[in-house]
Amino acid sequence: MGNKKPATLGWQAVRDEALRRIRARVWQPGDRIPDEADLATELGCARATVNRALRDLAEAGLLERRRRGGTRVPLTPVRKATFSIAIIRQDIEMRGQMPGYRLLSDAVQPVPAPVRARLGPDTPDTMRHVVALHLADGQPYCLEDRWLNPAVVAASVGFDTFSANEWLVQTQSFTAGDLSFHAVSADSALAARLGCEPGAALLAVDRTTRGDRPITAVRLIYAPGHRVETDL
Amino acid sequence: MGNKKPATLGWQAVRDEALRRIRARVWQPGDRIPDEADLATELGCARATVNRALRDLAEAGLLERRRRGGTRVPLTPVRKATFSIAIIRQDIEMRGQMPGYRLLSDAVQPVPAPVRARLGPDTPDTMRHVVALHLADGQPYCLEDRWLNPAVVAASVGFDTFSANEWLVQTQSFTAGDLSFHAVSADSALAARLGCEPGAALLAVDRTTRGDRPITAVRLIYAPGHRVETDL
DNA sequence: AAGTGGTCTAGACCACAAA
DNA sequence: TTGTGGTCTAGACCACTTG
Repeated sequence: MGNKKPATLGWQAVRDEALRRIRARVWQPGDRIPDEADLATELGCARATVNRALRDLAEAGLLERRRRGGTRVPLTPVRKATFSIAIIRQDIEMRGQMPGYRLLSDAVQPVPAPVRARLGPDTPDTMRHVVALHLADGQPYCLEDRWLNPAVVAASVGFDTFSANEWLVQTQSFTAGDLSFHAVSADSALAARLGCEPGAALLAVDRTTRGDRPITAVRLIYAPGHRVETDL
Repeated sequence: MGNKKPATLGWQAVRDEALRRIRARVWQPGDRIPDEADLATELGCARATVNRALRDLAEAGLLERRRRGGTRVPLTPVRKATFSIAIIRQDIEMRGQMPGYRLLSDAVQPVPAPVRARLGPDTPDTMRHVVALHLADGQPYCLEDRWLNPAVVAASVGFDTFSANEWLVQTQSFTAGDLSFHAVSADSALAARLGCEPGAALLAVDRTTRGDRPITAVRLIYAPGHRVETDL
């Protein structure tokens, strides 16, 4: 008999089998796939195991599940990429380089409109504006330009020797936020701080963090050539 | 009795309670938290429910779990950001714009070293090189510069009217890949194609895809000002 | 109204790593 | 060795949503 032994030894095996059927077009895009109960019977395991497997595939975007509607293979699978957001100092250490930090400015200032737009309507009129440079092996690595809600960060907390990055991650909880990548061209001030040519293309990451109220908005601008990478 | 009613109605409630304890420093960074079994008893639910909740938090980077080692609150929580990788045409449609597509070139060419490096050592010497422009409301949106393994894509498949992007996502399976963001400066050729000033800073996304063998490497270069966004 | 996924339970066994 | 998370099971009830 040419039958494969199901060898269903776990939910991963069930997931792999389902993945095989999707890729082999046994289950075609748009198709409804069998019930969890049917699959459990067919594969010789409990329904909970099938559920675990299919839920995993759904989280990865390879299946769409709806109550009563059943499970379907999406016409256009949506892949998901996950990035780890670590402390900058750790990033540098993981590259095998020596981290450094230099505070450039720290003052309470009126919040520019774009920052206010990112943080939401309940943003204070003035916030604490901290600009700092991160170094890797003594070379500029990234410029941190941050706005902090004074109602959240006591003015007594100084960021002379360590990044607000680290303070926040260990002190503040948050429930919401967003993150975006874009490219910026180095103006002369930026070029001077990062030690690159004016006009160089730089990768920028914007991040905002909110709890009950706005906490912080930060823009990280990396030295030329920097990449943010992930596996799929 | 001042005891809170646990009201443990599901694993989400357990997760929220755990989250509350983390944020309230009831469980401090570095601490080991109670057993699943103990928590189950305390919260009045089954261990599987606690497991589900803690696994969820661990996936989000807010807990670290190890067999025999127990569950701990990490000293430095690692936030994870997830991006959806959709078909470019869908991206444009979701922005409420009219998608367009123009094939610029399609030829078998020697593979440049950087592309080979990204795809792995078993990369063919020559691959199919497809360059196309995506349009949004008639304006350049992004340039797609793609290398395809001829052993995977029949030469008879033409990309005159639709992007290789769409063909691949619906036809090819893959098991591994990676993705990275960086910034590039527009040279004159790029500027002409994207209709921007030479020297403009552009966001670029590199993606590679492998199955048993290399499948494709693509670089997407977006028009100026483009952002890739996600919620946290 | 009825079918399907979502979840809970109680108990069990296993795999791994720390003591 | 032993404690802890990882997972499976069989059955049950519930929630959502589609017909």
